[in-house]
Amino acid sequence: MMVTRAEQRAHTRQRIVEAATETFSERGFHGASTREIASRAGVNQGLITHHFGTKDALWREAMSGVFDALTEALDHRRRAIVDAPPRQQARALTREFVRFAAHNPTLFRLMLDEGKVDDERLRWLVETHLRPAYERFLELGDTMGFGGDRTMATHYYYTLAGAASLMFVVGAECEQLTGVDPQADETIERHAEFVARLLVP
Amino acid sequence: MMVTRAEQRAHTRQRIVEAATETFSERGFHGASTREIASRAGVNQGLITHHFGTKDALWREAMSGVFDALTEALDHRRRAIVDAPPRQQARALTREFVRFAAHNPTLFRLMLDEGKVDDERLRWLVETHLRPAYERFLELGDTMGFGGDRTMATHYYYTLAGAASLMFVVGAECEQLTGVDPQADETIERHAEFVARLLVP
DNA sequence: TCGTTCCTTATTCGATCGAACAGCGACAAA
DNA sequence: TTTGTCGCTGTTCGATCGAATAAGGAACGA
Repeated sequence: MMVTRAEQRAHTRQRIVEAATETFSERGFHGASTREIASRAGVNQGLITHHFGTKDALWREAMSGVFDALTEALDHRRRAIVDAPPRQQARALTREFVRFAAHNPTLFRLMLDEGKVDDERLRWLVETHLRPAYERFLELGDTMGFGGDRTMATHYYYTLAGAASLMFVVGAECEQLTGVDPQADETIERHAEFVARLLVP
Repeated sequence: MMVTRAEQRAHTRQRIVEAATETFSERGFHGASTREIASRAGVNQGLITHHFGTKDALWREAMSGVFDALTEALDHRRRAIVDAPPRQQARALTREFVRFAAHNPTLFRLMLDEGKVDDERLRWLVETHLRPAYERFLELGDTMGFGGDRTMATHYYYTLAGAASLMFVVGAECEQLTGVDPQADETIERHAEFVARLLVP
């Protein structure tokens, strides 16, 4: 099988970004080492410097990857239900958001790690990815039921995000504490239905 | 002012535990260094080894401190409303839980940092502090409205905890993204009312 | 008052961190 | 075929990590 240099380069970069996403989400930015990331990706540690320059730049690549996945998942669902009644749309989007949180807890873990302290990484994250996503959320105001009140939209937003994601973010704890496997399909669907009915009455 | 050795010792230990709680909650277990903890506490780094032995032991002291504060806050509120009707009790406890999350985001940050990976610290946390707290939560089943169904109680638990805490856990992000100050008294009360009405209909 | 206890400081250790750098070897342009 | 580009490896650097250790020095029991 023939592989061009450009293909090899892209493949290696992707492997590193995937390993970085996992590692950053598990250990946080400070706790993740470039050596562990390289080890998970099966490459030399020097490659990270070569491809991304700094640990910060690699982290930004990882964040962009998970946010692109979220945008794609929600847009896909939204196109599929564009003709449904508003409340049905709202519930379907909420369920899809819960499913995404279940299958991609990494995004929420990364957000939770960075949202605590006001530093350069948080500013980049807000301006580059979070604000566009939040503006799209605000556009759903009438559909979701919180209207044009930006203050109440804030409470609604963090309530929804927290309710949808926590169970999957602390998956290991959930399983050990309650015996419920948060990654089981029936658990995910049950939580999606629970949160959708709660937030879209 | 005269200070005995025992008082001095207790005071120093408390200062270190408080600094450790802050630092662990901001940077996670791996990201927090004993040197930064010592610096915030205004003491020498060697003192941490002397008083607590290892970084792990200091972390356990910090966790015990915040869990004791949570238990005390909820018990205090519960005693004050023991004669009220069930739904009113449920809402009052929910509001108190939101207020505690707002004033003690450290507990939730520490939980979020440790609940991701199944390791020795998580097992200690579940058996020592989390399971007793969860059992007390389950006893509220009839009052809160999820009855004796342990599976639905799980979904209810993580929905409540996530909804109540996220806004304050990522306080820096919330302020930068939405302009809402999550530490303002009116914000806290608004969120408490919002979550209480949502989860206790 | 004297010797002991023990809280605290200062120093040091091996390990590990992010990053830089020189060189290797395969591929592509000429 | 020659020459240069480029993905990649191996090694090394100074900084910082958690932890151990010896010594200082004030509060103690006698």
